[in-house]
Amino acid sequence: MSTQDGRAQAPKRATITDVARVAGVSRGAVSKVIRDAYGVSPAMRARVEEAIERLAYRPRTAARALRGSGFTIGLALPVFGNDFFSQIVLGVNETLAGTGYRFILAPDTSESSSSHTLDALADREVDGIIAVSPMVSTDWLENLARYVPVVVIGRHDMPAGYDTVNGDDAAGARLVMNHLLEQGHRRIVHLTGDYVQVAARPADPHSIRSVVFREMMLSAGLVPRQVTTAADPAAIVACVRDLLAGDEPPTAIFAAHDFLAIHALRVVATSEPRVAIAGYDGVDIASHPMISLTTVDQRGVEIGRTAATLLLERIKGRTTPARHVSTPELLIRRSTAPDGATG
Amino acid sequence: MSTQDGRAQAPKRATITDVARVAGVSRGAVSKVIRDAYGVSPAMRARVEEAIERLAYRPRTAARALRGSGFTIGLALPVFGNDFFSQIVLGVNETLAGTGYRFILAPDTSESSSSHTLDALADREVDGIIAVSPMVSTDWLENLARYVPVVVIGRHDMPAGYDTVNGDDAAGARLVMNHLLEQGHRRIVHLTGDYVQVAARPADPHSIRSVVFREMMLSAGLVPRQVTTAADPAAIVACVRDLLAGDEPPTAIFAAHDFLAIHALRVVATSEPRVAIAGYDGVDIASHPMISLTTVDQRGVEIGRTAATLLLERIKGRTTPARHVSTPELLIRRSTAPDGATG
DNA sequence: CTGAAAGCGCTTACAG
DNA sequence: CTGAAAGCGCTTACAG
Repeated sequence: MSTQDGRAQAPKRATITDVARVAGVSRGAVSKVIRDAYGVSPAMRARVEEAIERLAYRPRTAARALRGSGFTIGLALPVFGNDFFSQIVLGVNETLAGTGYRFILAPDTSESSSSHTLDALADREVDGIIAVSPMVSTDWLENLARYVPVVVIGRHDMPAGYDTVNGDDAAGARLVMNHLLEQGHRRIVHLTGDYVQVAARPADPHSIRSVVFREMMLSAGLVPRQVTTAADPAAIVACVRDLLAGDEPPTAIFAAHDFLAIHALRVVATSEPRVAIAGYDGVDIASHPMISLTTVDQRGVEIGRTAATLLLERIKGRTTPARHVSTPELLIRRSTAPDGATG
Repeated sequence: MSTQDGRAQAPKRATITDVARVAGVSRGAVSKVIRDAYGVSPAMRARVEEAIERLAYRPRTAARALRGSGFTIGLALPVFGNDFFSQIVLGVNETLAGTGYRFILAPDTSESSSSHTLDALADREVDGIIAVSPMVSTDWLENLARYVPVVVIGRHDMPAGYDTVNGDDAAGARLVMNHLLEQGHRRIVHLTGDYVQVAARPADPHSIRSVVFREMMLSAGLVPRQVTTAADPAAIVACVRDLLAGDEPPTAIFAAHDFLAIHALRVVATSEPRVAIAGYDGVDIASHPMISLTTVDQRGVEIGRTAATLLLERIKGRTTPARHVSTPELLIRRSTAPDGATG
C-alpha cells in the first residue's frame, strides 16, 4: 500500500499529547516535567517520565522555539574549513558545555551572503547569534540585534546593541613588523585579500593590519608596498610567484592571515634567494616542524569562549554593549629565521 | 521604562498576520504568495509583495517546519575542523546551491554523542539528515530513518531505510600497501585511532583499512603490526616517538588518515633513519611542498555532492535504499619517496 | 499541585 | 481566485 509520496505513511514521532494521554495527565503537566518547572508532584513526575521513556518521546525544538526558547544558538561563519575559525568554534563549544544550550553552524555559501546566513539563523528562532566577520553594515547588525541577541567576532565596531570580541589587531601587526624590521628587512610586502578595503571598512581586522603595516614602514623610512590576491590557493600562488619574479622582490612578506602565508610558502619553499614570511592567526599547522611559520597567535579558542559567554549574558537580559579585546602573541619560527637557519 | 527581562520590550519581527493586515488579505493568501503556490491573482500578489517589502517580513523557518517544510537539511559531523570533512561540506554545499534548500551543521561535542547530535537535528524538524561517520548502531539509524530521510557517509552498511556513500576503502588501502611493498618495505606499521574496533565495527572505513593492511602483510609473508593512538596531536606524536624508539622500528608507516599522518610527520621530520609515511583522505595540506604527503584521495567533495543528491531524492519520495561507492586514487609524494629524495 | 484554554507563526485542506 | 477554520507541537498565564 503505497502512496504517491513515499513518505506519506512515515510514522509520526510521539508528541507531547501522546505522552499526556499515556500518562493520563494534561499536556501542560508534561511540559512542566520536561522543563523541570516548579510545581510537579513526585508521583506525577514519575508517571510522565515513564510515559516519555516508553514512547521514546523527544520534545521538538522547532515547536519550543516558537513559543519559548529552543536553547540553541546560531554560529555564522563566513567560510567553512578555515582553521582559525575552527578554533573559535572550539571555544564556543567549550563554554556552552553544561549550559543546556546547543549550537548550530551556518556558513556563508556561494549563493548566500552573510546577511542571508544571519537571516536564516534568525528565521530558525535561535536564542542568540554569534557572527564571525560578517560582511554587512553596522546598521544591518544593529537592526538584527533589535530582535535577537548578537555577538560579533572580528569587527572593531562601536555598537550600541550588540557585543564585539576581537584580537588586538594593531598590537599584533606591530609585533610582526617590529620582528621583521629587527631582522633587518627593508623590502617588506604586505600580502592581503583583495576584498580588503581599508577606506570602506576601517573596523575590519585586515584593514587595521594593513594600516599598521603602512604606518610602521613609513616611520621606518621605508616604502610600504601591498599586494592583494583572491582567496583560492591557485591565485595566492600565482600572486606570490609574480611578486618574487618582479622588480625588487621583497626580502620579507607579512601575510594578513595564515592561509595566505601557508600558500605563499608553497612558492617560497623552492625559491632563491630565500624570503621571510610571517602570517597571522596562529593556526595549528603553522607549528608543524615542516612548515614552521612565524605567526601571531590570536587565541581563537579564547575569542570563541568569550563570545559565547557574552552571548549567554545577553540572552539572560544584559542590554549594555560589551567589547572584549584579546592580547595577541608573536610566535617566532623558522619562516622568519635569518638565512641559513632554513630547515 | 525597563522590565526585569531586558528583552521584554524587544520589538517583534513582522509576522504573516501583519502582512495580511497591511495588504488587506487573509493569512492564507499571504502564505500562498510566499510559497509561490497556485492560484493567486497578479493584483493580489503585487499588494502582498509590497506589504512584505514594507514590513521587511521574513517567514519564520521554525514555524514553517512545524507545518510543512523548512527547506533545511542537517549535516552531522563527528568532529569539527577536520579537513576531510570540510571537503564533504563543500560538496554538499555545491549540490544544494540553487535547490532552495539550506543546510545547518551540527558537530558532535564533548558532551553530546552522535546520537544526541542526530536527535537534535531531528528535533529541529529538518527535512533530511546527512550523517558523517555516526557512532551509533545500524538499528538506531534505521529507526531514525523511519521518521526523517537519512544519508550516511562513512559506513559500509547494508541499510534498508537509508542511503550510504563511501569511498572504496578496501581498494584504497590496497593502493597504499602495494605502493609501500613495491618500495621494498618489510617492516610496515599501521597507525590507527584507538577507537577503531575491527570486530565490533566491521563496516567502519578504518576497520576495513586495518583488515586489508593485515591481509596484505600476511600474504606478503610479513608480520602485520598495528599501533593505536588517541586522536589529539600530543598523543599521536608520543605514540610515533615510542614506535621509532622501540625494537625493530618500522621503515614505513601506513596511517589510517591524514591527520594521523601529518602529526606523525612531526616526529619523522627530525628522525634518523628516515621513515616513509602514507596517509589516507587527500586533504589539501598534504599537497603542500613542505609536507608532500603520499595519500589516498577519497574525493571528499564528490562524496558530499553525492550524499546531497541522494538526500534530495529521498526527500522527494524515494524509499528504496541507494549505496554509492567512489573510487579512490593514490597520490604519490615525497613522504614515501626512496631515501635521499627527501626535500 | 493540576488542568483547560489561548497562543507562538505558519500551512493545509475546504468552502465559497 | 480568495478567505475562514483547523491544526502543526509546544509553552504560558490563569483558574481551580
